[in-house]
Amino acid sequence: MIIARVIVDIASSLVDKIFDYILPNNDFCVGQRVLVPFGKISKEGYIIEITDHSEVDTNKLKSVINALEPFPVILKEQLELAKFLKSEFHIGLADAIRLFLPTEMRGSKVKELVKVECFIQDENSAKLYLQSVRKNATSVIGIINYLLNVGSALYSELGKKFNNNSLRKLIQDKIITTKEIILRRKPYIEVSNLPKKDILLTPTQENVVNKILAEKRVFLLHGVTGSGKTEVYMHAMQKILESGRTGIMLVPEISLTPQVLMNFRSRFGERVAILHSGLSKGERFDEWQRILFGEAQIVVGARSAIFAPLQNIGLIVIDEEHDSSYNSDSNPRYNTIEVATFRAKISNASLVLGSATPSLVSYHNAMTGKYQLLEMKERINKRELPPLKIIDMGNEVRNGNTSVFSSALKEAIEKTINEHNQAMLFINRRGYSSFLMCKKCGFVAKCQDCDVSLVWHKLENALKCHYCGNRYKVFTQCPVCGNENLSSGSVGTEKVVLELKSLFPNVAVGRMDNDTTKTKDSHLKILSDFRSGKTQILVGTQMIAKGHDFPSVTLVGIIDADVSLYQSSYTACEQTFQLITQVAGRAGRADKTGEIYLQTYVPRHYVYKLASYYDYPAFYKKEINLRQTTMYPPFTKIFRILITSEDENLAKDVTKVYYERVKQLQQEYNSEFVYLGVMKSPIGRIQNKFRLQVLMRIKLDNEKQITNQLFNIADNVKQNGVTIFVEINPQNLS
DNA sequence: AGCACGCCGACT
DNA sequence: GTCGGCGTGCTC
Repeated sequence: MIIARVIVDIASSLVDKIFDYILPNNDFCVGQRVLVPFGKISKEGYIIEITDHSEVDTNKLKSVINALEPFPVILKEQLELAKFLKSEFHIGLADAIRLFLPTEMRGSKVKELVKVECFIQDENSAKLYLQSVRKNATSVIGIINYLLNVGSALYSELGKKFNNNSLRKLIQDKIITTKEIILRRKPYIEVSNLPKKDILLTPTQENVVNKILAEKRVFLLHGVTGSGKTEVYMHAMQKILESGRTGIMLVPEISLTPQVLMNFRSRFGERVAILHSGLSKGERFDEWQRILFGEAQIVVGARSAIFAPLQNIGLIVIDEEHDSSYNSDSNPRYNTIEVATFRAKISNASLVLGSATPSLVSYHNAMTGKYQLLEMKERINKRELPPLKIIDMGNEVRNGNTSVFSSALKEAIEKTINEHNQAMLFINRRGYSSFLMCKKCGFVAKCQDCDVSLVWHKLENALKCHYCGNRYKVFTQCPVCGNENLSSGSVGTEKVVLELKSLFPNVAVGRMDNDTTKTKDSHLKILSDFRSGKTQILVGTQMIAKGHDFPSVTLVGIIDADVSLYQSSYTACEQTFQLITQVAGRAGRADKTGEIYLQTYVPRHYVYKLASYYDYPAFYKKEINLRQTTMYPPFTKIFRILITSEDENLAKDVTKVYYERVKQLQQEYNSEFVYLGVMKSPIGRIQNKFRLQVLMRIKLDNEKQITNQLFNIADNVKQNGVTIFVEINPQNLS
């Protein structure tokens, strides 16, 4: 008897087992998608193994109903990846497999774009036919002549161009035959006439490429902004292709701009497949198929492209490896660098992590020899990095300046405008101000479903909750005491724009934040307006910091650098350093020099000082010492068990049970626990769900066992009405 | 995820 | 007496 071991596609840890089925014949293979009876219903499943025996009583076994495709949709390598995801991140096998397949693949409604192609069956009979028809049968004559000329055409196009009835008649008369073909949707600009640039590498770049190709291991490429990392990636990929292998290149979602895609398309043409959230479902499905069938050998995409069905991988690149988007912080949670490291290992491939400001963990791995460090210290245009000026906003206030701009920044903006250059102003907070408060009684508007204050959006005339999206009416007098004297909180993007408009009424200002980029192509519009000079100043959040290259930008202003510094995460300093370096990198990219103004109330903070010298190694040294003495990652692993429920008491009960179980665990591994505590989450309620947490830090010696235990406890104590999230080294504690 | 089994309250 | 509430447990 042939037995298939099947993962049934049901996302629930209770069903996350492997089920055995009898195969009706030999036409099945591992990785194939099949329909199986499951309880009273039938479900999709994936064959992960074919054997001749089963642990289960044979007469309890049911039969596989049928295959959904004649070919496997999951590679053997991906099955290994699924097991890795299960053991490392506690992701169910079915959930893991869902990461590998485009959503169109599930629910058995696969849509290929099928078109009918028409061509002349026999030239001679076609010519005879031509002579037999009436002179005024223009569309019949047209169709035949057209096809005689070009060979073939799509039914739909011929019908449109000439006449549907004539076409149908010609097919009936067997002059024209038809064939169904599968078309691949192409999510990018046609490349036939794109310039094929062949850029010569500098000696430094060449050296780095050679090192990457010489050895199969993990590399950390630390290159300053503008040092030409992208060229290094592309050359290395080219070489990998030439050696007959394939490659994956990951970039943060936000930097997958048309320019980046065009670069890759012009270099690699049809051999590159692109995966990102901007694709339509059909496009994504087709790109996925091109990868699976080996039609594309290079995959460029955001985080989840690491799961692409690519075979024979020789190189994986993760660009901007420090970027937080590589950490999936909603289910399924995984760490892309860890996944990539595993995938590179099982494919015998190299992994290159590239960044101008590597994450502390990666740099630490390079320092301890786990990764090989590669450095590019010079910018391609040989320009020095632009000078960064730290401005003490406390001083401004003492001098009576309560505007969002210091006098120095205001002058710099004025100068930039007069010289017809461009400026980017960065503020990591959207809306007009962070809250609205009554000056008399101290009343602050709060969301009714979340324990947070509401952000005032002046342009929309609303108070908005940034956690659940609720909107409220703005009040002009305090709803509690009736006082009309209200004060606003810290500055947001809207306020910066409004102040600019009142200071410089004739200057066109663009704003880019979550509120202005809701619609599909609004990102591109805002960026292209700025690129073309239609807007002269661009105000924005985080999203203007990444990757964009605007040659005319000579001024960068960081309006309130402290926002990032004071977030409640152990990575706050690291993130601030990275952010400043990145934002600063936007100035003076081409032949113009730039300058950066950083406004802060703590001008002497070491992060600002070291960032102003662009001294990453010094920052690393300082920060890693701090992490070691305070016992934070990479010297420990942080666990946050977040327990949420609409029922506060239920959440409390479950949290208590979890905490007690961890305490038992702590007895067992006493020396491993650096910290263990239970508390309310910093934001105690979001969307009317109460949030409690168990926080702990553990040393790394037995982390594997402890991790498993923590996952097990979560499985054991969970019950209806409560959700338990296990987060490892969370970046964001809210 | 579904669906059945099973043990307690208000109805023809 | 039974219809139905949804808590618990199983599906190869």
